[in-house]
Amino acid sequence: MADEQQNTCVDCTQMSDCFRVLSKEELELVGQKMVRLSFRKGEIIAKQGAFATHIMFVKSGLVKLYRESENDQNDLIINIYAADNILGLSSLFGDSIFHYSVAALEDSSLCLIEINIVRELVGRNSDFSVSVIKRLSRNNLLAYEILYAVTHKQLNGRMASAMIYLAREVFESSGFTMPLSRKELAEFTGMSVMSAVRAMKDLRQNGLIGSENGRIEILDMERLEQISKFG
Amino acid sequence: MADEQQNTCVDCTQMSDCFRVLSKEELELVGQKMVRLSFRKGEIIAKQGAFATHIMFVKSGLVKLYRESENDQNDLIINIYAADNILGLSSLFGDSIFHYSVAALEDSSLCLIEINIVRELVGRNSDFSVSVIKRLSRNNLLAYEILYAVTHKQLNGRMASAMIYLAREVFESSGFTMPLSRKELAEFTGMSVMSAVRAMKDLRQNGLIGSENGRIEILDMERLEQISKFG
DNA sequence: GGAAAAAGTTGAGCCAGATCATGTTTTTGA
DNA sequence: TCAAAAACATGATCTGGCTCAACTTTTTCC
Repeated sequence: MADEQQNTCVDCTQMSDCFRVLSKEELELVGQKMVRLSFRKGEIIAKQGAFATHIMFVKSGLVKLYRESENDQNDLIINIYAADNILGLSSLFGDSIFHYSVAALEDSSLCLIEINIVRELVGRNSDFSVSVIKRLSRNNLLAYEILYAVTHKQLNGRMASAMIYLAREVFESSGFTMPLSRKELAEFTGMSVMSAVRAMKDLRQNGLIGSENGRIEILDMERLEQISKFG
Repeated sequence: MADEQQNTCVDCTQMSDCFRVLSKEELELVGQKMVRLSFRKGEIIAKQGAFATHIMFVKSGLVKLYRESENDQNDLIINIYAADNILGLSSLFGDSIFHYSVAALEDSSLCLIEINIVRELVGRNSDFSVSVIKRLSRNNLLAYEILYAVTHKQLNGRMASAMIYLAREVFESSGFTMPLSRKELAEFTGMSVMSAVRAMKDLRQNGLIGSENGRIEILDMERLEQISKFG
């Protein structure tokens, strides 16, 4: 964690649509209660159990949101977020404790915004609160989707779903550099590391995805979706 | 589905805290765009894939929110809601399609409120939108909790978690009449019917819960929580 | 009120996926 | 630059939980 810098926000060129609805005055308010931080790959951005004092806007990079395991050291990766996403919204009005951790998957830059100012914005700017509700809703439906996958699909189907999700939702491209280690891939799909390796091997051998030194290419989306649905 | 009746809302004695923040004028507006319906046990209240034209307030009774399976006939029960809960909020601002079904677990009475008026309320009453955000956040965190349970705990642990959840969150009492069939219990905990039966048998035989003709009693909450955590 | 249907129970066997063991490749850092 | 550590890969074995099968109990509805 380094490279701290105050930011005015008003003249920020890469702000989220969430903040685009704010007035100039409100943006200045945010700027005063905001700090921009750089995180190296692997660094923890928010710790499960800690006080939720801020929300996190991903300015650049890639982060994972995950739940830590109380027994073993197998976490559960709930979601992957690229730039332009906001994390921590589900802790806005609850017990003010993070019920998940967030860590950088690659070198990332985030804006941490004090939670009080965000609460205030929800109160005074209805466009902003609509935006918050939209994001929470999306996360909700996605969680249901994953829950269904984990309970009803088997290994290859879950891995296929994960590949499709990464391509479509995270990278918005049929090819991408795999940001997850095998262990993380296992934690994302709810299987053991060995099973994750085998599932990836299967998809590759059947010509569904290409995989060369860390670069993933979706080769046959149609069949991949078939497996994702019925595997 | 029967017993349709228009309702003024203004003089409703059992409204949700969500609506308590509305002005008299806003409540009248809701009343005009609302209809109260009775559902018999088993009846479907909202159908996955249908247009989301309304949100649902549970006035009395008990309902399940579940995802239908595309292949077999094993659904996934995501949550159980007693009176005073609102369902359908995660479809407020998305593609306007229900991504889940809702059905009555026992005879229930619900107020169906047009989604447009709810959207409008979010826009003009910030206390209302805070209330919506709170509910969405709770659902979010709960989904993460369940996701963790399904991937990291085994049969008895998941069943113990389900019993604790029903007692604490749904019925707010250590004793309750089991509203779920064995099949539904299996769909709620992500296991087969036979495994659900065995898990319940296990909990009963070990003196953790009492179970006589449909009545569940939590006998040893401490040990039950142990199993829920490490089982 | 009684037959048919649905729900619940229990044991036996099987299989998907976890674990174990072992070797290879890549990354890290002194 | 090179050795130690971490990540990756793969075959062998084991097991938790699913499926199958057979039976009992409860509910449904003519």
